[in-house]
Parts: sequence; C-alpha cells; structure tokens
Amino acid sequence: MAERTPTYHHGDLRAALVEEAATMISEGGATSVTMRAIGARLGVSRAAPYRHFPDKTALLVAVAVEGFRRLNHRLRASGAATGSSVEQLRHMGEQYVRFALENPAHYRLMYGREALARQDHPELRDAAGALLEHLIGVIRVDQERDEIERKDPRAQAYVAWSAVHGLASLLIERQIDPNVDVDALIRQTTQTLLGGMRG
Amino acid sequence: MAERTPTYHHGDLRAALVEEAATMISEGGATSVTMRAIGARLGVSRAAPYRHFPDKTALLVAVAVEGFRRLNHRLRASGAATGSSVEQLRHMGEQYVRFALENPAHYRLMYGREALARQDHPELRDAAGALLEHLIGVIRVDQERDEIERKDPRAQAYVAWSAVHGLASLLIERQIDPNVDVDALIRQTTQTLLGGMRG
DNA sequence: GAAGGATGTTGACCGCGTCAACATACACAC
DNA sequence: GTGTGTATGTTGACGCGGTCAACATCCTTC
Repeated sequence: MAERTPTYHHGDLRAALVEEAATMISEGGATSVTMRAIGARLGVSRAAPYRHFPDKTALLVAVAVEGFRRLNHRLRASGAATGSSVEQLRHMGEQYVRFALENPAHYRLMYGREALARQDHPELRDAAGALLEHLIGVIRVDQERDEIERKDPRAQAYVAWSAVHGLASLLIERQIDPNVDVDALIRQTTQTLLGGMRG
Repeated sequence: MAERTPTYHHGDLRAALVEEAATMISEGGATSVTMRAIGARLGVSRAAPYRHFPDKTALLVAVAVEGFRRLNHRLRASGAATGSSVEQLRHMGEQYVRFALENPAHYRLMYGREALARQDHPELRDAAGALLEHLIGVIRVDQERDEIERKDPRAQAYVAWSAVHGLASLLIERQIDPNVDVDALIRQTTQTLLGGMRG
C-alpha cells in the first residue's frame, strides 16, 4: 500500500488501472481511454497494462464489473431505508436510473457488448446476474405480501429491469426531450410499471 | 440508375455505401465496417467514401437513420392490421422488439451515441423523433377511447418506449437468460406496461 | 470542344493495440 | 549478505485504420 515513491515498480498497478480507466471514462467517454493515455496518466509505459490484463478489452471488462458492483451496492443501500416493500421497489428503480444519469459513460460501458467484444465475459455476466438476483429476491417478498401479482418472479424481474434500463438508456443517449421533467418521468415510469405488476 | 458498367465513376456510390455498410453491420457487427473494407466490397478505393460523407461517423449516422426508417415503416404497417387500439399498441411493442432481435447490430448502432461521436446529429434525432411522434399519436387515440389513462401522451410514450427499448436492449446484449421463452417475455412486458397505463 | 466541377485514386501520416526483446526490482534460498 | 528466478516495467517495431493532400478521370454545360 506504500505509494507515491517514484520506483520502477508501481505497487498496485492493476487496481490503479481500473480506477484510472473509470475516471477517464467519466471525464472523456470510453473512446478517450487508450493504453498510451492511461499509462501516461499513471506515469507508466503503454505496454505496462499488459502485465495485468491480456488486452484492452479485459481492462474495460474489469471497469464494467466495478460499475456493476457500485450500482449493486447503491441499490441494496437504498432498499434498506424504506418500509413498505412496493415503495422499496420504486425507490430502487429511481436509484437505478439516477446512477445511470450520474455515470453515463460508465453505464454505457456496462451494457455495451460491442465495446467489450463479441465473446462472453463470465465475470461481467456474474456481476449483472447479482443485480438481477437481488431484484428477484425483492419481488419474491412483495409477492408473498400480495403486493404484486404472483407470476414467475424472474420474468417479472426482467420486465422491471427492462423498464428502468430502457429509461436510463434513452435518457443517456439523449433520445428524450431535454425539456421534460426527468424526475417526474422516472416517477411515472416506476408507477406505471408497478401498477402493471399489481395485476 | 444504369449500373454494373465497370466505369471510373460508380453511379450512385452514396446509396451503395449506406446499403453495403448496413449489410456488413448485420454480417460482422459495427467493428467490421472499415473504410477500406467497404471500399473493397464496392470495388472502390478507401478514400472514395469521403466524396459523399465528411467522415466515417457521418456514414454510420446515415446507416442508423436508415434503420429508424425501416423500423418506423414496420411499426406503421403493423398498426394498420389490427382492430382494437390497445391491441394495436401491444402489437407495435412486439414488432419493435422483434425488429431489434432480427437486426441486433443495426439496432445497437441506432442507439449507440458513443459509436456516433459525442456531437448531436439532427437527422438521427429527427428519425427517432418520427418514431416517437407516431407512438404519441396512437396513445392519443387510445386516450380518447378511454382505453388508457389520460396523462400527458408524450410522457406515456416515453414510458412505453422505455419498456420496449429496455427489453430489446437487454435481449440483444445477452443479459437475459437464453432459456426463457422470449415470446412470452415480450408478451408479459407489453401486458404489464399496458396494464399500468390503464390506470 | 474546352472549362470546370464532381467523383475517384494513390501516397503518406499519425494514433492505436499489440507483441517481442530487453531491463529492473523484489523475494526467497543458502 | 549474495545470488537467482520471477514478476513487473520499458522500448522498438509492426500492422491496421481514419484521414488528408495531390493527382487523375469523367461528366456536364455553354
């Protein structure tokens, strides 16, 4: 953990790479992340990252996974706060969209299969899967309390996920008129969704 | 319109470029589209496209716009077929998702702001806008028939668009368990959505 | 039929991802 | 401590891709 000593070796380059890449993504988008640039910012050569990641895609996957971790953490934290369970779902939906709005480039990377090559990356899959499982759990509880219809919880989770992801995506890609009240739109989306899930 | 004559000039290179780029995208994804490759496939040099598009991004924007046109056309065609208006909405939603599933790379391009540079491209905006306006129109009719709640039609359109776009996006990016019944999931999504819009 | 714009070609440049060959530093055995 | 092997980092080079400038060809139009 001892840092800032201008030694030949960096100390914990792998973690630094992920962190710096995430920062660069927020600052200048995914295209601004280049092996040379990230190396320069960390005072290291362009090829140094290759000692920690097989290629650039692997580094970006690590960044995306970190994004899912943060989002997951935020959703869990938001869930614990409220009382009513449907209210908790609504709150989670709002937090989800808010995360995307606050970290647009990072969010884009998390869902951009193209940027991360065709091939499947199991870690990424798992990170997103954890999010889904949490959502399924909350939905299950709500079903038991008869707050929402008793359909297949996984399918319901997909529907809910689709709604918030779609809204987040459209907002990020500027497909939605900037004059609309974003907060109101988020609320209406979760409300419509939950209304439909109530049966 | 006279073609196939191996002349120095191509005839209608601009249109050919857009069409060929679209084909290449379906075949090998957006990354397979390179100025050199597309030129080669059209029997033209790598720099020839620059007489018709200022840069590669502009070409891709044209392809994306063409995608929106096709999608729009498909949704309008599907709307005219059915009787009940809510049924028409559901049908549109299904067709929307199906289009995305049939043209994943093309669909990705249509919504990938990152791939099309930061800057706003008005034509793209307009193409997506036409889609939205059509949806708003259908919703307005349904409101007048008291089939859905009388809220701001634009906001409702955004909610509906979010749902189908989110589902399409998650499916395309393989975030959804391949074992689930996709048709059923699409139906459940539109059903939940319309249920929530009914008030 | 000559001029000029439109369209296409070739050569060159630069940035980027990546690999191979080399350099340095740390850890652990003795 | 000294030495040695491995982990980590550096430099040089290659190939690909977007793009521009200079040049070539063709079509139109008066």
